[in-house]
Amino acid sequence: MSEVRVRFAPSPTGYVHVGSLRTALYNYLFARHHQGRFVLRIEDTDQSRYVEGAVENLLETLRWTGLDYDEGPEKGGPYGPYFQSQRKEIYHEHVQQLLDKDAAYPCFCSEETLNAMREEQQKKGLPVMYDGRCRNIPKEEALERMKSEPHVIRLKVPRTGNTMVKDIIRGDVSFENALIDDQILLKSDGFPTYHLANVVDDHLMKISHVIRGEEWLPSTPKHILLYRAFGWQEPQFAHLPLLLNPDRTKLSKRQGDVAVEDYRAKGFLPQALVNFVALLGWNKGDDQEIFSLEELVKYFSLERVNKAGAVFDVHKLEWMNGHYIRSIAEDEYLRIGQEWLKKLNLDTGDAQKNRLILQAVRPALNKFADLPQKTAVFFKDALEYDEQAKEWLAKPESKEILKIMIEELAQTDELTLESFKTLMKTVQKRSGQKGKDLWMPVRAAITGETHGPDLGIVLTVIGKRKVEQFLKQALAI
RNA sequence: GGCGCGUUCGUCUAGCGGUUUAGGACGCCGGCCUCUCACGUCGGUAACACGGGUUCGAAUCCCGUACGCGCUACCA
Repeated sequence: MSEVRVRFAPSPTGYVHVGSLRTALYNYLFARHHQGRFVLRIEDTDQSRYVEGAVENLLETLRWTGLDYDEGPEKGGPYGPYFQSQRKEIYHEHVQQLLDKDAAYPCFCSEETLNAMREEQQKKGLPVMYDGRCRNIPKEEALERMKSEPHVIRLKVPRTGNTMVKDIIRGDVSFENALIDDQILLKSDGFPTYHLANVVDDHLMKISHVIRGEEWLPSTPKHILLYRAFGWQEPQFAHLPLLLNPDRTKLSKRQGDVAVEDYRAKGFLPQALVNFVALLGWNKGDDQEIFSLEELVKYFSLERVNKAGAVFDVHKLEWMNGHYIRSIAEDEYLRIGQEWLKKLNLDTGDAQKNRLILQAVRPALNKFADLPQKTAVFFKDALEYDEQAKEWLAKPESKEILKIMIEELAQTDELTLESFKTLMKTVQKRSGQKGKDLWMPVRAAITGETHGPDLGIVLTVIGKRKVEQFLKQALAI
């Protein structure tokens, strides 16, 4: 294989769709696996869709996921500029080439004309496509009218024959030329359409493999025809299966979070998101499911990409994120957790206590946004008891334990993990209770619940004063 | 409507003609661990869309049907 060059070519819509992330990831993995180049190109040819800050957001999101590119915005490269909005002259030159070769033609049809035409076709049950009425305007006349009339440039698609798309994932897919529209290449505002800009840039940027979503498969024959019209060698194509909503429609907003930023904001780790999304349509071929980016690079191949769409299952993502929360280095976990405590107003102001809270909650944490709920026991001022807690506290043996605890607590300076341990030993001896019978009354009294994180940590964080208060309160009910 | 793609447990998937009583993961259910929950661990639950072929033999190859999805813009 000659040099592998692939690209991720998003249009800056304001956020990064998880489907885009998957496309970017596969391109990245393919490039790195083959020691090729990964190019980032911004497809901002639609002025009406311009969104303030979208590019910055895109770059930041890419940075967060760790998918670094070799050429593109802020980095430059030999085939720039990497913003299509800055390449207008290039497209114009190329359109001129097509015009000169008689491979394209100006179309002067108005929106009304086109709408009427489509309605007519619909009514007659004909395929809805441009009927080519501007195709046969004599060249002289067309040239003259171009000077004064608004127009678009269309590709002259052959009326007969077939165009074959050789797809790495799907095999050969054949399209009948007669059913391919005379695609608009240049809009009346002078901007290129996706089709033109994409083909011209992919060629000029020496892209060897076009890896993109399945929604592009139907327009690929148009692209191939364009390459041929220019006299260019076409790249290889690989169309990725779609990411789906639970109802199996194309993954979209409305049915949950689709933006990478949403998942970041909820406290998902980039490693988990990347790992999860990598498995949506690809697998190594054995039972391995947990992969670092490096491992993905090592094992990835387009041959092992699936054909069928994949439902984005947030449940499994949460599980995987929990797995990563538990498996990253402890200091990294504490660092990230600390940031989240601050952000969520859960910072105790005591670094030691923050650390204890984070450690206590780690086994149960699937994403950092769950911190308020998972750490609630540490921050209660008034206690409410659930049914099971009440049952425990109603027992005479429990009351006895609480009384002893209050007495012993009075002789303890401050609660620490160690002093709590010895305290409980003493309570055990004096009360004669052990195991569940010893611990549950304490848990119920201090948390109002019969489940939760390690009691030693809970009491240590809550502190002697509050523990005493809760014990007395529990005794009173 | 037309064109295209797809179809293995609820979900992500393994399987590329016999090694399959169809394997793994999430979820769910149960055991163990444990003061409890969670984690971890062990076990269970659950699928080849349908109908024809081809073949000694098909989840695997071919054809058809059904269903789903995508595209059909001067959006990408």
